[in-house]
Amino acid sequence: MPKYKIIYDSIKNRIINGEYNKNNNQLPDEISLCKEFNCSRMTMKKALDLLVLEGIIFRKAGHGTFIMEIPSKNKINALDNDLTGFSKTVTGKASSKIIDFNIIFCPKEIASKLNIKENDPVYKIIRIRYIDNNPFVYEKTFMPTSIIDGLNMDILEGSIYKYIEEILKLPISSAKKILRADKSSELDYSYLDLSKDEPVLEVEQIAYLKNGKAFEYSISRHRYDKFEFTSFSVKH
Amino acid sequence: MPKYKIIYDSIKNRIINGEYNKNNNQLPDEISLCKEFNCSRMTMKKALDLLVLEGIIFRKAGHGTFIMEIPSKNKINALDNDLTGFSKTVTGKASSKIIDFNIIFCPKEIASKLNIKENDPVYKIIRIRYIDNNPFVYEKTFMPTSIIDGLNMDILEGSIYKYIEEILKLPISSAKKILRADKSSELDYSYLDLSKDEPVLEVEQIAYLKNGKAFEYSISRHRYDKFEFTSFSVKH
DNA sequence: GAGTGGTCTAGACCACTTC
DNA sequence: AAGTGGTCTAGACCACTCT
Repeated sequence: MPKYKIIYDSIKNRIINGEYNKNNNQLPDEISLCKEFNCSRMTMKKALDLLVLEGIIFRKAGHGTFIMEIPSKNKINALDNDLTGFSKTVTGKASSKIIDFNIIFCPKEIASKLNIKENDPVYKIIRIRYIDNNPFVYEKTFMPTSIIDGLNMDILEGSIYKYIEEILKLPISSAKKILRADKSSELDYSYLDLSKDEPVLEVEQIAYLKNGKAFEYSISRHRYDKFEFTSFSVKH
Repeated sequence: MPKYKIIYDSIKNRIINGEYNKNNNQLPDEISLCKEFNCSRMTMKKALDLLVLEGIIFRKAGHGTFIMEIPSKNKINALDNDLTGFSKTVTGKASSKIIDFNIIFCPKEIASKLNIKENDPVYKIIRIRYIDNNPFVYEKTFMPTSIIDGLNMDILEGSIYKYIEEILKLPISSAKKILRADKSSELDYSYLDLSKDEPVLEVEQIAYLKNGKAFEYSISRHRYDKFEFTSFSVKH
C-alpha cells in the first residue's frame, strides 16, 4: 500500500472520529502534517486530494484545510461510498436469490457495450436482492467468460466483486452509470412486489478493469421507495 | 491558468480530434509528452490524472496510456460533462419559465442543508425548463441572499451559474446529489404534462463554493422519458 | 532487459487570506 | 508580514509488462 494511501486512511479515520472538530473544523497545516507523517509535501497533497474528491474536506488557498460540513446526521453514510462512487441509503439484512444463471451467445447491443464480438460467450445472471426479506432490486448482469472465468452458484450467492478481485486477482478500476426513472413492468410487479403506478429507478452500468477491458454490463431496477443514489462531484 | 490545465485541455482536444487513434489508441509515453510540452513528469501526471478521472484515458503500469473505448456512438456527449459531473442526454432548443420568484424566511429543513439559521432570508425560485417547447423539468431552488445577492428576472431567464461565477466572481467548487424515482404528483401532472402512472426522476442537490459555503439547495423533478443522468467514477 | 507507469523526495516560487 | 495552500521541478527508485 502506497504511503499516500496509508496517510489518507489515517486522516479519514481521524475525521470520522471527530479528532479535528475544534477550531472551526480545521486540519493542521500541510507542513505540520508532513512532519507528523514523515512525508514530503507532494505526498501529503496526494493524500488530501483524495479526501477532497470524496467531499470530506475542502481547502481555502491562503487560509487552511477544513472538514466539509455534512448537513444530514448520517455522517457514516455520507462517508461510506461504495467502490463505484455511489452509496446506498438502505440498511438491514441483505440476501439474494438467483433467478437465472446461464452462458449465452452475447446479443449484439450488449456485445457493443462490452467491446466484444457478437455471439461471444457471456454469463447471464439474473438476481433479486432483498433487505430484511423485502425485495428491492432486480438485476440483470452480463460478463464475458473470456475475462471472468469459473463463476458458480456459490460465488453468486456471495459477492461477485470479491471473487473477481480476490480470487481472480483482476483489479477493478472504474464504472460508467446511467440512471433513469421508469414505469414498472410485469417483471417488476412480480419480482419487486410493485403495483402498476409505482415506478422503478433503473441503473445501467458498464464496469471496467484496470487494463481497460469492460468486464460487466448490468441493468438493475430498484424499488422507488427503497433506494436512492448519492453522488459527490468536484469541479477541476 | 496552471500549466497542467493547459496541457490537459490540449491533450483532451487531440483525443477528441482523433490524433491518437493509431497504435491501439495509445498515447505517447509520459517522458516524450514531458519533452513535447516542456514540463516535469509530475506536471504531466497531474494533467493525465484529470483525463483518467473523466474516463477519457486509462493507464496500464508497465505498458502505456490508452484512450478509453467509448461503446456508444455519442462520443461528444460522453466527453461533455457539466460542471457537476453529470451530463444530459437530451438535446434541442432550451427555454424556461419562471413560476415563482421571492425572498422568504428559510424553513428549518432547508436551513440545515444550507448550513444557515432558520428564518435567514433566501431566494426561492421555481422554474419550468423546456426542450423544444416541451416541459422536462420542474425545479425548486433556494439560495441564501447573504451569499448570492442581486438576483433578478433577467438573470433567472439566463444562467444563474454564469451570474455567480462571472458577475459575482464566486468560484463554484462542488455539488452533492441524491437521485431517486418517484410517483408523479398533482404538480407534476400540470407542469410536466404527466399522467398518473408516469414517474419522475427527482434530483436533490446541494452546491458549494470554493470557500466551503453551500450556496444552493434545489429539488428538480424530471420527466422520466426525457432525462437520464450519466456518471463516471474511478476507484482510488 | 528495455520500456512503461507509480511513488516519493526536498526544495523552490507564487497567490491568496488575514492581521 | 506571516501563514497558508497551489504549482512546478529534476531526479530517484520501484513494480509491472512484454519480448
